[in-house]
Order: sequence, then structure tokens, then C-alpha cells
Amino acid sequence: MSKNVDIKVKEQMQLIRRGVAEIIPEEELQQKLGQSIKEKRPLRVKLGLDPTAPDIHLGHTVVLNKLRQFQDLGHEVHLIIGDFTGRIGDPSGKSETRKQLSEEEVEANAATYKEQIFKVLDPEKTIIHFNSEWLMPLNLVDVLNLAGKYTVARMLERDDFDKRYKEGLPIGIHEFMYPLMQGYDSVALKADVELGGTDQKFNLLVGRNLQKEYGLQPQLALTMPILEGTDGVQKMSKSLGNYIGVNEDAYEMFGKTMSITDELIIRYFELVTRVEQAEIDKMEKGMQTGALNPRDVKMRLAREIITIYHNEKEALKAQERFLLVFSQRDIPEDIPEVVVNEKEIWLPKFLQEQGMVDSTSDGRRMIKQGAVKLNGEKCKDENVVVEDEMVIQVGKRKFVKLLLK
RNA sequence: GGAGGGAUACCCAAGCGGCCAAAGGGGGCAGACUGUAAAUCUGUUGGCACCGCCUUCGAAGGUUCGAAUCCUUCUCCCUCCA
Repeated sequence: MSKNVDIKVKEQMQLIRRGVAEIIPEEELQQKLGQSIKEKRPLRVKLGLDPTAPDIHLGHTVVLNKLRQFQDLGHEVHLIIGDFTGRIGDPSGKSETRKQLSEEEVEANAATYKEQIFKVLDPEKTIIHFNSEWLMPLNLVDVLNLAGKYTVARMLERDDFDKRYKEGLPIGIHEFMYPLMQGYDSVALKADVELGGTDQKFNLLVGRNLQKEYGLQPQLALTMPILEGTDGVQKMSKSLGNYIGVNEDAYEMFGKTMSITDELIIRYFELVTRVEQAEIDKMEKGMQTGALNPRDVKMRLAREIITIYHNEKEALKAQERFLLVFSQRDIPEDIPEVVVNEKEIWLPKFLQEQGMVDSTSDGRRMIKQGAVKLNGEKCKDENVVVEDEMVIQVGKRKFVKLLLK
């Protein structure tokens, strides 16, 4: 019997370990898993969400995918929408106390979250909470009590605080409250495991410590690497514009995936797809020896991603279009059509009106640089006589077809 | 409460009376190349029917033939002392 349990624990551990940055402490996860199997009690796995940024991109899915794995292994996922903690915002130095979101806004954001998150997670095994539920009722005595469980010295262990403190940069007192409140979430929830990016390590450990303080079984912290964005250097984020959103259309996803640097291919496979590890290893070797073309591997990656958020058919369609436009430099079939009245048009203005360039100045620049093509022929003139069904192209990926009226 | 430093284009950051639509870097865009919207190299990066004009250097005034640069007031940020 117990041998059986051991095997199951080993299997689960192996799956869970994939791609993770750290499990603190790892032995404890084994124990918890064993306990869970024996008692047939699913583990309570927690993830906190910031209610102000409901646009999910692949960076967020790194953690979501891991949660999904837990679900597939029979565990329970508890999402916490930080409608209360969102007022402070995770300390970043610049953050000020934010305005509290209205109930409607929170609801609306939560709805958007659900819609996107359930593309990865299993709704049957997901429980959603709002942390205002237990944080709002706390009075000042409770808060002082909570604050009393931690010391300034321990707070300053956090990289971000430590750095700012040493550099003489300001740290708001309220910023100290953020990790405490997030930790209190774990207390309220009796979480067994909390997930987060590596940047969350400190907060996750605060939760663990607080649980001990409150006489609970401490959660363990599981951190996932932070995914680099399409620029290959900085972390994926909406504000940096280097993201691939889960709601984007298939073609856009394909293109953006193809634009990541080759060095990142394997990492993406591991963190944002469900392709098996053995398969990934094979691809990695293949590219090293030159047996596989990184381009083809990257195309596979793009298809895998699209298949998760759309479907396989869309993935293949996107690939076809990509090959047509970029490899064969051909003009795709389905491009927007525009009706024009005049025979002669002034290109810079026209392109600007079509949103293909930012301004007429930009349009002139594009023409000068040879970025504008008419029916596939480079055009260096600003004034052109147009024909029916003429295709105007700016750069590699913006097309428009003219219909003469 | 006192002393000082700063605010420049998408971001970082030079400039400190004319040669400044403003160096340099990052990012973006484009071209070439290619096995890819990878990498690399090159160009470009306020607007305007544009060899000229208009608007931009925290805000408002002022000095000057001429101001991002000098003066005044204001707003915001930071540092040190108390």
C-alpha cells in the first residue's frame, strides 16, 4: 500500500518539477503529496492575481500551466483576486496607494480573468476568492497584530526593499503591508502550496511564516521562472509591448512567436506548451547538431501555442499565411479592401488615413526607404495613378486592396 | 523648518545664448541579407502637400535681434541637515 503511495508521489513530483525555478522546501512537497494521496484530500494550491491587469499573456500562463498540472494530478486551485491588496499594489518603488476599484470594476475584471484563465485551467477544479472578503473586516487591532508578526529587519530581506534602503530611496510604510496581506491570504485560505514567479519568492515565504505564526501547517513556495518577452531580454509585460496575449488572433500569435530569438525557443516550449520533456530534449539536440532548422522548430512552437488558445486548424492556417507572406513574399488572399473615388492619390495621406503609417511624414519616409509596394513593385513616387484591384503594401505585413469606384 | 540637486522627444540621457527639431544609447519602424517578424549589417525615428513653414526641452511670464539654454513666479520629484 505505502509502496504504491511512494510511486505515485514520485510520479507527481517528476511532473511538478518540470520548469520550476524553486520549490521551498522540496521535501515538504513530497510529504504533502503523500499525505494527500493517503487521505484522498487534494492539496489547496494558491495563486494571487492583481485585479488591475486583466489582460493575460503568455508570461502569466507559465504559472497557470503549472496550476493546470496540479489540477490534472487531482489537486484544487484557489485563485485569489486581490481586490483589496490591489489598492497598494505590489511594491515596486514607484507605486502609490491606488484608488480602490469599484465593485463593478472588480466584477468586470474578474469576468475577463475567468474567460481567459479557463483557456488554461479547469473550471471544475478552480475556486475563486476575493481577498477583500477577509481583509476588509480586519480592524486596526487585527492589523497591528498582523504587523507584529514581522520585523523591519526581516522585511528588509526582500531584495527590492533592501536595495532601495541601501540606496536611500523611499520606502512607504504601507508597502510593508503588502507582503503581510498577501501572506494573510494564505492564512485565511489554509493554502498548502502557493505559486508565483521568482519575483514573488519573498511574498510567498512571508505567507509560509505567517501561517506558522497563526498555528497552521505552513504552505510551501513554488516559484516559476519569469518568461522573457518577444524582445528576448526583458520580462514579458504589456507595458513593454513585448507580449503575446492569449486573446490575440492566430496569425498575430504566429508572427509574434516567430519573432522571438532562437535562443528562447526551448525555454518557451518548456514554459508555455504541454509538449513532453523528452520531445523537447530531442528538438534541442536537433538544433544543436544542425539536424533541425530553428525556424521549423519555432514554427512548431507557434502551432503548439495557437492550438492551446485557438485550435489546430487555426494554427495551420496561420502558418500557411506566414510562409506565404514571409518566405515567398507573396500577397495573401484575405486582405482588407478600400474603395477609392479618385484615379490619382497622394500616397502619404492615403496611407495615413488607412492607418498603415503614423503620419504623412512617416508615409514619406516609408516611400523614401522603399517600404511601399504597389502590386509588388517598389514605389518611390508620392503621387500615383491607381488601378482597380491594386494592392498597396507597406513593409512586410500591411496590405490593402483598392477598389476603384 | 533649513540647505542643495533635478524635471529634455516612447524610455534613459547629453546640451547650458545663435551652428538645436535638439548628441549618444535603448526601444520602434524600414531596407539588405537569410533558414524565420531569429541573428547580423544599414537607414530612419515631431508635424505639415515638406528644399519651406508650424509646434516641441515641467507650467506661466520676462530679458534679448535671437532662449532648451539667462531672470522671475509656480508645480512636481529627489538628497542632505534638523
